[in-house]
Amino acid sequence: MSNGFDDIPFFDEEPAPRKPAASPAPAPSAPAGGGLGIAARAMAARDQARAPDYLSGLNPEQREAVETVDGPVLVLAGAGTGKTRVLTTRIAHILATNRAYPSQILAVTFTNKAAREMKERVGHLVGGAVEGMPWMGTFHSIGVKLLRRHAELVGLTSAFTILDTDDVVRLIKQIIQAEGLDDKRWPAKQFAQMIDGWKNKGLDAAQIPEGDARAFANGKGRELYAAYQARLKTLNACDFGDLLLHPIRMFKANPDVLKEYHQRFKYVLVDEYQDTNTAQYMWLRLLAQRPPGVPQNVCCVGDDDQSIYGWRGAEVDNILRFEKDFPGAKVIKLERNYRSTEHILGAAGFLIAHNEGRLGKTLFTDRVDPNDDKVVVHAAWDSEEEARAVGEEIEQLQRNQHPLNNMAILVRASFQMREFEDRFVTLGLNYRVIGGPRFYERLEIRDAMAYFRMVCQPADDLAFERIVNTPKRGLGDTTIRNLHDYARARDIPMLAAATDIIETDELKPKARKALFDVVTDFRRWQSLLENTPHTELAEQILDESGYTAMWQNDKSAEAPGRLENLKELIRSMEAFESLRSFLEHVSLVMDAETNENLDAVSIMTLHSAKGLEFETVFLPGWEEGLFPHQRALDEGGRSGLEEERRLAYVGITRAKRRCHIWFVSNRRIHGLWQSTLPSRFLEELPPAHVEVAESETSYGGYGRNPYGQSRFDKQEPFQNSYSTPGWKRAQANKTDATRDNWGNRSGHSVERIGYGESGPRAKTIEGELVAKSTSNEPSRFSVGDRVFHMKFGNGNVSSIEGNKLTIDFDRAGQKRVLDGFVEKA
DNA sequence: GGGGTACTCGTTTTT
DNA sequence: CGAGTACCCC
Repeated sequence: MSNGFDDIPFFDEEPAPRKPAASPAPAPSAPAGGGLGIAARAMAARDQARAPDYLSGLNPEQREAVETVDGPVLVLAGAGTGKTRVLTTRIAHILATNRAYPSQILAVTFTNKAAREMKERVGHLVGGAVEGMPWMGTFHSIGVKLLRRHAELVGLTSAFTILDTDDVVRLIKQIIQAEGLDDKRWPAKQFAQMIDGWKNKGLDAAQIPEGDARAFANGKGRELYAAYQARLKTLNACDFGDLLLHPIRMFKANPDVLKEYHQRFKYVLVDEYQDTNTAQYMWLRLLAQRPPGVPQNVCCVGDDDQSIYGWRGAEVDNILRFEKDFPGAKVIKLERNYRSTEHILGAAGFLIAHNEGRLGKTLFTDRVDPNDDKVVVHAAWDSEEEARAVGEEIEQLQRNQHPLNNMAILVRASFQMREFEDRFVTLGLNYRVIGGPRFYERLEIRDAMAYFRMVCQPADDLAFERIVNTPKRGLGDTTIRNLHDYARARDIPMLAAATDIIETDELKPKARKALFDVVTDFRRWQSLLENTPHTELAEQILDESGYTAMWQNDKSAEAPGRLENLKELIRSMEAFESLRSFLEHVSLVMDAETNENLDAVSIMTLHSAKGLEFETVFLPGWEEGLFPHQRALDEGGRSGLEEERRLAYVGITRAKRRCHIWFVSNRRIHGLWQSTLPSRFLEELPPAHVEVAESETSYGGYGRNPYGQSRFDKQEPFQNSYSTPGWKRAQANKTDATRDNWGNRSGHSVERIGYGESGPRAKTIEGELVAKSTSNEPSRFSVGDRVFHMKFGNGNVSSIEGNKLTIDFDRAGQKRVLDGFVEKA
């Protein structure tokens, strides 16, 4: 796809007044407010010692990444190499050397958790809380901040509402119905995802590809998208995508505003750069690029090997093309790992080397201990036995004084969790599930929030529709539809329509009375908004509306929990100054907190494990079809497989000391039992760092595998296993990436899985960077060496290109192979 | 408006 | 198989 960035206005027209970006004197444009305290403290910290404290303990690469503050920098930080430390120290360094005020640093993360952590750690380094860093946050929260200031430039008012996915789906459903379409044939949820995808790519209705537009509702895709945007505008609302797109539009259309921010942001930092999508990339480029001659003090930190969000729009290309976007960029690799044993790193490194499109890093550690466990692969008969055996392993560790908090089970898909939960409940083993529905996604929280939204923003129709009949007030579908039509016909919000309609004879007396009560309630609450403490008002709203009573009268099992959640909602409100600021916080930031005091095993998906670490990690479900997931293969082709492999890499690298991988022979899928084959990823682990566990239970896999032997059935593991069914089936489905470890462009034609129109991404760029990043490192092989390859057998090295060897194999002929796959014979 | 039944669908998830 | 939804009938 031609990247739609070329229309981003650049700075050619600007005279490039060389602002002293790195000047020691802070620019006078720094806004007042809190920042000075930190700067002052930072300076004090600096003055205390010549070589500042915060720099000691960094390794040379980390230190370089911290101290290279002028000009663009890309830090390729492998798992466990101290990425966050570099980012936070870099900020501290900028502050301590007086290069900028805290308010002149733009620091972007993906999650609120990461932002929070970063604030905390910078605060710790500089001494004290970081109140003066107003521009540290997620893409979305910074987007909101920008939009609230300049809402009118994109046709909103600064009081706009932020809709969550649920609101969006309901809204789209209304639009689909309004178009006279069958909302069952064309599910709103699906269209919401399509819109999300377009917005991730930075496309508005006019820009979406014709094919996409046709793909939905008999070619009405574009029309519906436009209608949706129009509706958002009348509602004065944004979806999550708009929080990025509106600022982009605004900056493009108002270069003077953009310039203002260029002057403000002297330093730009981005975390997890490999996860940025196209819209975020455009946003960043607008803010970070400077006219020629002006230093672009942008620092992106990321790891292409941990890019696991391609399916939701992340573009690894962004990290791969950094040097093109920011000419003269310095690229710093962090490869010294402080987290894991050499076996864990060896296993992970060997696995990930099977990927083609990477910048090429190899993690290493000095911490070598002969007592370290190898990565252990276990077989089980079925998922029940898998859960039982993992449970036993955990209890064993527990008996040896290992806290449960140091253990995690990382699954590919959340349905796998259930089996473990069931087992742990019977064992009485504490566990916590990470992920799941967030606090603010819960029904009762969303209902309560809808009430609050209505009070703060009477025009919020979605909120109105949500709670107008909750609790039940006898306002059924007919009444609502009536009201809806009335409002639409006059182009007024529904609450206003309700106010009008109760003066007419349009409704039946019963409905009229009920609606009258609702309108009166809201009027009263609105009048209290300014002068009543917001927590008090919130409680009052929930009580007087009958919402609390509704749950008190509910005798279902969840009702008490819901009431508890409502209390929690009110409690958490205390930290905010107004109902309004609280609303914003909840829509963007609020998440359920975990009970840190409980010692428990964590259960989560591999995706949510990114960024975490545990002494012991269990990785169940390594079977073809589940991991790599069949759908990733079907829809993503080779790049889909590579993303799955990165996910496996993320999983293994979460482990500090012990990593146990499991696969089963039988798993229930869609209700019926299916025989499964070991994941191809198992075959991609290096024998030197992996051992295969003996059967530890009566149901153990040995001799029971209906597929005959695989290398995992044998006492002597890792013999050549390429005749196993797993391999054969993998062959049948395979892309060239795993086929011979290096794309084998000269080799046979290979059946491709669902390549589709998307095809492999940016091959040239990837290829170029791979070559570049490895060309200056001397190979450990020389031409003429006799080598052995797991699949091709013995051969002689005929030429070397970086880490890629051309080898004449005795039997298999000439192949190109990554040097990680051969050893000296 | 509630309750019961029929039907669909089945990776990963942040904001 | 089983959760979630949609729809229908009382």
